[in-house]
This record gives sequence, structure tokens and C-alpha cells, in this order.
Amino acid sequence: MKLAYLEKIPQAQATLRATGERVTEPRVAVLATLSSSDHAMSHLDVAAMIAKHHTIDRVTVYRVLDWLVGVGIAHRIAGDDRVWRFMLNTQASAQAAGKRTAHQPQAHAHAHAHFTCNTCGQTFCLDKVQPKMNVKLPTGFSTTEVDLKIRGLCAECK
Amino acid sequence: MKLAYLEKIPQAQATLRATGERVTEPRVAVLATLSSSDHAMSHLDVAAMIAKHHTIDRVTVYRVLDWLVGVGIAHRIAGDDRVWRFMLNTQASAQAAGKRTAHQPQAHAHAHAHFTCNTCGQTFCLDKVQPKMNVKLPTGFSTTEVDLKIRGLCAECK
DNA sequence: CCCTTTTTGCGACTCAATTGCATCTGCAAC
DNA sequence: GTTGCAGATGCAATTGAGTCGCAAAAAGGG
Repeated sequence: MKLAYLEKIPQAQATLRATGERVTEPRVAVLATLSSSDHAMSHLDVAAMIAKHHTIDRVTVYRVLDWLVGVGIAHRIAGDDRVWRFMLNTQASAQAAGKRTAHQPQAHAHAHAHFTCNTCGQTFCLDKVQPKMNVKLPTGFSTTEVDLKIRGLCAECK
Repeated sequence: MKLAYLEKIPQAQATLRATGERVTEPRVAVLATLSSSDHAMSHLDVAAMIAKHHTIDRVTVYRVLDWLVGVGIAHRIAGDDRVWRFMLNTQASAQAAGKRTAHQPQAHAHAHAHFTCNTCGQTFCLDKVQPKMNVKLPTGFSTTEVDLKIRGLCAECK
């Protein structure tokens, strides 16, 4: 079990300060919220959890989540319900991905695996799974990114 | 290059008749449209192409596409832009998946690979790629379905 | 040809996500 | 500590994919 939201705040502030960008209350709150979860959260999940402690605008949550993805702290997962979910990057994957901008896309392929439970709907990040796969693309195609999405039953719902 | 829309109609009618379900004009039109494309199409792509020949309601396109997925003729792909795209199943994958209903979900894991070009945005189905991967899930987790999504540059945009 | 069942068309609706704009704030320079 | 201002936030309005309910239309068996 991870630490609760409030206890994650100092760590979140430190992470944000390390980016060199502005450290604002909404950014700290969103990052601390993501830190306190072991599964991917929708913007609504994040907003609801923050609302227990502060008031925050829905739009700000959207914008902060996008920003976190932009600076390489979090990543975005497309759900089967057309809702984006967000999850923190691991230390390793964050360094590998780096800060991605429109002008300077990441140079090398980055693989990621997620698991979504058909029953409870929760999405987990499978950093352990290294999809060592034989992907033979048609000639002329090149890869920059690989997403592996697995659906099934999680341990809880089995 | 594939045959144009109109030439696909007789074949589409035959495919539909083989399902034992009703063969209606919208179903023929949608199926012929999907047949005439080598990449995945959004409901809007389908509607626009059909509109050149017949009038058809947006909602009908949605419903027919869902129906085609239900009877195992097509499958649905989640795009990065929160839009579903649709593509015909290959003969082989259609038989493997079978007719999936709410009461009788498919019994065994089914893997699928797609490629989306970062530049032109087109999505292709990679039936050739058999993702022979070492997926080690956490204990207690079981798999029913695997989607592999690859992003990069296609041959055209390279 | 008629009857029943399934589909279609249409309008209204939902809801995640985005945009424009006025206001506020982090933070660095003074 | 105060100030200036680029960048961030809040709010209201908007977009756009997808869904729902219902009445009218069509498929296909008898």
C-alpha cells in the first residue's frame, strides 16, 4: 500500500522543482494524487480526490495532467471507454522517455504494457513485463513507440 | 490497391447473407466501404464515403459498425484521438474469434497488432506480426485479450 | 400479400475534453 | 521586500463522438 495523498505532497513538490518549471498548488496536488495510487486514474478520479482537500477546477486538472505528460513525469493510457487515464512514469522509463516536445520527439522506441481488468475496470502498469516480441513490420515502416494492452481478470476479481 | 466501393457490393451481400441475419442496404454499404479500404476507418470516414452514393444516418452507421463487430466480421480499434476505428477481420481471425455475444464471451485469448502512423494518422492491421511475447503477469491475473499498438512512420510518410 | 420482428431515421441528449478570455500567481530581477 | 510579467488558473461556453427513445419503414417467413 502506498502513502496517502497528504504524505506525498513534499515529495511531489521536490519532483516538480526538479523540472525547473513553476511549482503551483494544482500541480503539486495532481502529482501527489497520482503518487498515492497504484493504478491509472482518470481526470475525474484525480479531481474527486483533490476536491477532498482543496477546490480545483476541472479544466486545470486536464491541463496539469497534460503538462505532466509533456514533461515526462506521467503517461497517458487510452481506455476502452474513451476516457484517458494517467499514471506516473517509473524512474527508469521517465529517464528513457525524457522531456518530449513537438520540436524534439524522442529518438528511440519506448515500450509500455498495461493491464485492464474486465470486471473492476482498473488499469495497472506492467513495468515488469518486457514484451520481448518479434515485431516484423512491413518494409519501409519504422517504430517509435509500442503499447501493449492486456485485458483479463485481476487478482482481486478472479 | 483494392477494388472500389461499388465493386465490393455483391461480395458484401454474400458475406452478410452467410451470417443468417438480415441483409439491409446500410449493412451492405458499410461492409462494402470497409472492404474497399486497406486501413482502419472511423465511423465518420465510413459515413462520408457512403454519402457519395446513398444517404445514410450517422446513428445507423454507428449501429451497423457495432453489429459487424458483434457478428465477428469486423473489429474495433481505439485510436489516440478517442475515436474508434473499424477494420474487417481476416478470414483466419474471424474464425478464431467466432461470433461473440454478451452471453457467450470468447473462450481463449486473442491477440491483435495495429500500426498507426504519426504523420498521416492512418492505422493498419498487422496480421503478419505474431507478437510471440513473454508476458509475465502478476500472480492471480489472467488474460483474455491482447492488443499491441505500434506507433511510428509508415512507408508513405518516411 | 400480409404479419411479425428487426432496423432505420430523427431528434434530443450525454459527457469527456477543449477553447477563449479575464484574472491571478510564482518567481526572478530589482 | 516590492514589483513586473510570463505563464498558470478559473469560469463559461463550445465541440464532437457516441447513445437513447420512439415512431416509421423494411426484411423475410408463412
